[in-house]
Parts: sequence; structure tokens; C-alpha cells
Amino acid sequence: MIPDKPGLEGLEAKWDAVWEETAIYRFAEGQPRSEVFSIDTPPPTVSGSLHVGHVFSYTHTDIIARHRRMSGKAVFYPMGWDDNGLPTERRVQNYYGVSCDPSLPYDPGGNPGSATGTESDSTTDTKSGSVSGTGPAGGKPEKQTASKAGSKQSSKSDAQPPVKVSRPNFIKLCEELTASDEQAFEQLFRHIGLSVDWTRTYTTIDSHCRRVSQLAFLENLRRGEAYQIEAPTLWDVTFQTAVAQAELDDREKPGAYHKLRFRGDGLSSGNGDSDRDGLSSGDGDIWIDTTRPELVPSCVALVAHPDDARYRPRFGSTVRSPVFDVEVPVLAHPAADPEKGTGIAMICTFGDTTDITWWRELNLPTRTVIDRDGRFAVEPPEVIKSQAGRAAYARLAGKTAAAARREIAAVFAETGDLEGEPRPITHPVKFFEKGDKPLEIVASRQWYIRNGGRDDALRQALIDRGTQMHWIPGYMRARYENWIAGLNGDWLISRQRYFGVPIPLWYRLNEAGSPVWDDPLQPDASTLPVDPSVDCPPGYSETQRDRPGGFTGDPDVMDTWATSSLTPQIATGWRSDEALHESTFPMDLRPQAHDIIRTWLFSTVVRAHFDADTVPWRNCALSGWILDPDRKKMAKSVGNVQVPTGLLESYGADAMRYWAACGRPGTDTAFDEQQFRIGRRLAVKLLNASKFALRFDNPGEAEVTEILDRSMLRRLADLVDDTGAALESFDYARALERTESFFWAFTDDYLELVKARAYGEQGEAASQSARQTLRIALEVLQQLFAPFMPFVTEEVWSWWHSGSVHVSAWPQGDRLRALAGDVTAQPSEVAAAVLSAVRRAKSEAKRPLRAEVQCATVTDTAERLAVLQAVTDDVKAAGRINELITAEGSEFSVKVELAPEQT
RNA sequence: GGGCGCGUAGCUCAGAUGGUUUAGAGCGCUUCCCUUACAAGGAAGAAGCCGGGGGUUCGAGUCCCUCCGCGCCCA
Repeated sequence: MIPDKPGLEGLEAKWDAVWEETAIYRFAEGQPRSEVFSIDTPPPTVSGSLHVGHVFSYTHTDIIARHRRMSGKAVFYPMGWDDNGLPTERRVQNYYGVSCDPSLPYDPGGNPGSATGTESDSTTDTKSGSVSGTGPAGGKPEKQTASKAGSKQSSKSDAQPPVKVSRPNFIKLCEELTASDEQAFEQLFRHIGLSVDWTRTYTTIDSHCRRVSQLAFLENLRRGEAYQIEAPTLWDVTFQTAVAQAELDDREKPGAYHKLRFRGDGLSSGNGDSDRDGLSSGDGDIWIDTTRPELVPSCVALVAHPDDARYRPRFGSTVRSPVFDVEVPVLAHPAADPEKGTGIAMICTFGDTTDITWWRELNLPTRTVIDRDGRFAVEPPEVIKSQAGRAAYARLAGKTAAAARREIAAVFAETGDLEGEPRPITHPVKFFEKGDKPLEIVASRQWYIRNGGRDDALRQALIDRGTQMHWIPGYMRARYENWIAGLNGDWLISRQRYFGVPIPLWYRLNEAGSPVWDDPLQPDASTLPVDPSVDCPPGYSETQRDRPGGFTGDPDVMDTWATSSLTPQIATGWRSDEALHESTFPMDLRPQAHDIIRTWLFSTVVRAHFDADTVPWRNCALSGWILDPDRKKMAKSVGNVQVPTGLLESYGADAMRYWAACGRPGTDTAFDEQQFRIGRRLAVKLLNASKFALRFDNPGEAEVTEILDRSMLRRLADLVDDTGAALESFDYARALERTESFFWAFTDDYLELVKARAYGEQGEAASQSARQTLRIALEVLQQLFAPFMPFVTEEVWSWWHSGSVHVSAWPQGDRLRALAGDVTAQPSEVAAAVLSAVRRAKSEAKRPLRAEVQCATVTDTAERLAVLQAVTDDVKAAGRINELITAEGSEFSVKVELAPEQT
């Protein structure tokens, strides 16, 4: 049963198979809510390869799950894969060499992507070895795959131009690619021993999730929490989609102030063409500084602070824009910063988010120049009438913003409207977090869900929700509150993309063929999920699609967070399995990383607030990041990612979990391979200590009689209480640290002290006590380690138990304390102190530990000497001490006389 | 600029509500030991003005103030 030379190799595969077969992690349905511990596992994005960061945080959750399971809870621990959204689209584009063209009809026969050859095109820069068959788990430590490639999709590709495929075909490819990834992810998660109920998995694009997502949206719509509006929208020109506030990144970018002249020729405030003869007159001119001179044709006003004496006389008057010669008013608004540039700014539609504020609050017209592809529209705004202005605009038409900027600077320089050279500065520019071109702002019709960004009562209600959850660590709640406090708009959920959950609506077309936006056609709930681009609204037929008097489908999909925010509803069977939902929702635990509090955590609270008038979970545990040795966040885009597979092979899953468990909740942890070695050593030690303790005959019902044994059990009782409390409060790192430190002391001291006695050197009764205690302690230690190192503990448990350690009952401190009776921790402490002193003496004398001690003199207080008396036989045996003399004194010391070296 | 966190041995970190006399662990380093549980191991040792300064207290790494440095989130 117990191998001669126990090892760790092969334990993962062996026990994973057994656990699968015995189904010990399967959720036991039908339990009352109080007996259930439900976990809202955040579905990892499957579009990239797994790295050690995933192992890190998912292990933390698993430790808690395993502890709750051993504590008697029915643990509800499903797993999802987040596969909808842009990351997948980008990878599909690169991997298959395709791009989506929604205007194409579905091609049911061919799979264009597969046909055009996967491997050939993927050479661009995804060496997509990681996504084929063996999956990301087998991936090499590649850096920068999709993130870079995706953004370069159209230009610069030296390979073939992408093959255009229909939206349904494109989605098929997305599903194909993610399916193989998901398998690989599951394999890796099994390999590291996550005790997930693998019969309960979902993917955020599957039909269940689409249904929940659409149903929840329709409910939001019905209750007035979702609405659509035509408004200026942050827009990514690369992906050509709207993005939400939560997806913004500010990046410091170089730019340049251009000092431009607006003419204040109060006289010529009328007709446009000819009166530019006052070129040199300059008294009424106003100079503004701007980093975006190309937006002058979209300028609708100038604005300065109301208290700014320099410009106060000009408020209410007008000036004319350089070259384009458009008359614009000079206005006052408190958001204008007198310290910036010349203290007066031009308002364009739209250069940045402040422009939106001004435009809205000052009730200004819209003069759009940049199209959704980020290029200047062919036609100038109507308001530009002068020939010179139209000619100048023609030089910008079709150009990107950056190119137009260079062009217009040249124009202004020619006309003398640009003073001096542009002055380089660096300033924060808003980017889509996944994009690499600055965001533009375009006016478009979009769907929103209210989130308190425009409603103080709702804002406060959501902040209050934060206080109804337990945050681990507690200070993370501040981030939640800060984010809500800083919201400046509702949650934009529509995206102009393809691989996502469609917005389940259609619009009537009037006789002119224009959509009637106000009263969307809704599907019957029983037909969900629907795809409005394929399905028809109730009462219509396909022949009426896109025909005047007919209907048109909403072309957009929902933000990936609009689905991800529903994982509690998705996982617990909301509106599909009410019994399950009742016993699992609100959920007990949401583990996640701290950087997505603003997105995932917050949006999930919003949905539960609306749908169920509750918080979605009782506890949220925020895990830290893995940092590389230089303390930079480990991320694919940085190229410093550690892939887990190699580490798993050399150190084993338990060692990797050990490393993960050492990272305290919420704390960023530097990756340190040394920790893997330590974890592995601990696992090996557990094998060997178990083997040792079990080598003696089973003492049956023998009683624990010896003082030393009872004293050790007393300390073990304290450990059990301590670790139990730590795990209850999600402090797995503390629990592990305590258990580990006890365990090493246990092997160093207790095992050595009782070794001789266990072998029978002090008679049968004393031996039985030792053997019994060894077994009791071993059993408890195996259980305490089980949540952390499930494989090795299951292995050693199996040497002497029939069931799984993972469904055994968590140890009780009281039982151990009862065995200890009135014996305190002191005897084992005194014995260990003497033994340690003897070891030190031998080590300092450079003698082996088995060297005999002629005579050891222990000086200590009378009280402790009396205690030592009770354990003296064990101490003498362990230290190989021939004669042990005691002497009273206030200071503890041990004088060691070694026996002469034998020759 | 606002918020949050951090600064303890060469390195990575523990030190929960201030108090077991001379501040802990692991790694690394040095020395020793192939001991019948364990050599991909074991034992032992050296090593710290607990970021600086001020304060509260009988007593502070632990609380307060301030300064310096670092990181993150948000403007």
C-alpha cells in the first residue's frame, strides 16, 4: 500500500481521473440555501493562453471551495469561459486570415476560414501553436500575439488581404476556435486541481448565456433601465465601435500646441467670400492654443472662464475661424481653464469629452468632420462657404486625423494664422483599452443601461450596495466607491461588432424606409435567444426585411460586460431552474482581480440591483496580480508572461498551488520560482512523514497517555482553531503559513522525540501512545493541507483511508483538546528547546547528529524542569543523551558534553 | 490633482485589535551531517538605527502628525 520510495510524479493524472469517476465535486442539489456555498467563478477570457496569473487567483478560490466542502457545505462551483467579444474576433481574424463583412450572405457550405488555411496565414505574428489542438496550455512563452496583430488588421499586412466572410460564417469560426481553447483551459484547470463541478460549465456566447443576456436586457428595457439615444459617443476608429467609460485608458502621448488666430473683425460679420483683406489688422484677434488644429473646420465656438478678465469683454461677440472663415461665438463656461494655453479654447464637435459638456450645456450646433473610420469626411460642413475654406478642407478630406493635422498646420503656416512653430507637449489622451489609436467622438445612436452616472439617487443606491458586501481585503471597497463617484454617464452597452450577444430588437421601417426608433419590436421571451439579423420579429416575415413598411434588425451586439455582468444569473439558473436559483443566489463568493472592480464587479452589482433588488454576492475577494521579477504586471501585451506548463512539469501542481497560496489576498506578488521548490519540498516531506508515521502497527483503540503526546495534541488543537478561523475569513495564506510552520516543527521535534518510543524502546504502552498520537496528528495535518495540496494529500490519505480526504470532515479543535486533557503546550515546547540546544552543540562541534552526548546539563526554572522531567526519556533518546542533569536557574541553558569521537 | 496601498535581514515577505524579556520565516550565504521517514534531503550559524523626523503612552514595527520614496486606481 505505501510505496517504498513515494514520489509526486503522476499524482495529478491519477487523482484527477479518480475524482472525475467518483464525482466528489458534483454539486448536491436540493440543499437549503444555508447549507450551500456558491461561488461565482469569473469566466477567464479564453482568447489568450493561460499564464501563471490565472493559476494564482483560481487557486485561491479553490482553496476556499475545498475548505467549505470539508466543513460540510454543498459547494456550488461552476466554471465559465468568456469567449464573446473583441479578443476572440481579433484572434479569429489573425488565425484564419478573414474579416467579417456583414453585407455578405451566409455561406452554409464552405467554411471559408478553414479553407484558406489556418497555419499559413497565422504566420503574420501569431505563431498560433498555442491555439491548435494542444491548446494554450501547451503554448510556448510567446509574447504579444493577438493584441498587436489585431490592431494592424487592415494595413501593413504583408500577407494576403483577409478573406471576407459573412457574419454567420465569421461567428462559426469564432466558435470553432474557442471550443478548442476551452478544452485546453479545462485540462489545465484540472491539472492544477480545481475542484470545479465540471458538469456545470458555460461559455458566454452559448445559447443559455445569450438567452439570459437578452432576457435581462429586455427586462431592463421594460423597467426603463435600458434606453437608446443619439448622442456623442466615444469611438474606436480601428474596431469601429462605440466604447464605454469603463473601457477607457488614459495614455500620455506626445502632442503639440498650435497657436491659432481667430479673427475679430467685428465689421465683417456677414457675407463670406471676399472680405479677407484686413489680413494685417489684428486688434480684435483672439489666439487660441490647441493640440488638434485639424478640428478647426468643426469649431462651433470659443470658450473662456467667466471670470477671466482678458476675455470677459468679448463674451457675446463673434470671431471668424482661420482659413475656413466661419463665424463662431465667444462664450463663457467655468470648465475653461485660464491656465491652459492662452486661456481660451475652441470648442469642436468633437475633440474630447469636455467638448461634449460644452456642446451640451451651451447648446451648440454640430459640425462633424471625422467619419467612423477615423478619416475626414469628403464633404465639408455646410457652414464652410468660402472658396478658400472649401479648398483648404479639400486638402483634409479622406485623411486620418494625424495626417490632417500635419496638412492643416502647413495651411495655417502659409496664411500666417499659425504663430511660430507648434510647441511639443505630452498630454493624456483617451484610448480604448484594447486599441492603439486615440479615440474619436462621433454622434451615433446607442443603447445604454442606467448605472448612476446621471442619477444621484441611483448612484447612492449602488454605493450603498457596496456596504452590503464583505470585501477582502476591506480597503478594496474604496475603489468601488471612487469609481461610482466618478461616473459621468450611463453604461453604453451596444457595440458595432459581430461576435457577441445580439441586441434582441427590430425596428419598423416607415414608408420611406427609415427606421422608427422609438418603439422597437421585441421578441417573445420564449423564442430567446434571437438573432435579429436572421430571425424575424413577431408578426413579420422575412420578405419584409429591410423593405419600406417592413422591419430591420438591430445590427449591434452587446458589450461583453453586458453578458459577464450576469454570471450569477447565468450560473444559478435564473429564469430557467428556479429551484437551483433559490438555493444558490445571491452567491457567497465572487473572487476576481482588483483591476476589474470598475467593470466586472460594478456592472454585476448594477444588474443584480435592478433584477433582484439585492447584491449579487455576500463576499468579494480581490486577488492581486502576478508581477515579474522586475515588479511589472505580468501581461501578454508586455511579453513577460510565465506559462504554467513547464513549471507544472518540473515542480508539480501542489507546488504551484503552494506558491499561489503564499500570495495574500489583494496583494500583488512577484513571481518567484524558488517558492515552487519550497512547495515541492513540502509535498515530498508530507509523503515521507506520512510514510514514517504509518510504518508502525496500528495501535487500534489505544489511548494517548504520555505527556509529550498530549502536549503536542494540545498545540495541534490550537492550530486547527487558528487555521479554521483564517479560512473562514478567506485568509488562506495565513492558514497555510500556520500549518506549514507547525508541520516543520512537528517533523523536526515531535517525530524525532517519539521515534525511539514508537519503536518500542520504552515498553508497549508508551509505544502505543506514540503510535496513536502519530496517527491522530497525521490525519489532521493531511486534512489541513488538503485544500492547499490536494494531490499529495489525497495520495497519503489513500494509504490508510478508503474515501477521499476532500470530502472528509474538517478537523475539530475540541476533539484534540479533549485528548490532551489538562496537559498544556509547555512540555512539548521544553522538550523541543532542549533537543534544539543539543543539536546546536553537535553542529557547532561539527559532529554528526547521531553523536552521543555524555552528559547534558539543563538549567531552567523549577517549573520548567519539572515539566522536563515528564518527557525526559524522549528527550534523552532523541538527543542520544546518556545522562541528563538538571539545575535550577533563571536563564534557560543547556551545557552539552559530547562523547569522544569513535574511531 | 484626488483616492488606495506599500516601504521590516542581500532577496521575497509574516508580524490581526500596541506589551511573552535580546523583532520572525523562507530563499540566498557560511558550516556540518549520506541519521534505518526524507540527499531534487537534514541540522546549525551569521545577518535588521522595522524609510526619516516628531508626537501619544508605563510601553510602538504596531496608534497620530509630517516628510521622503515606490506602486496601483481615478481625474
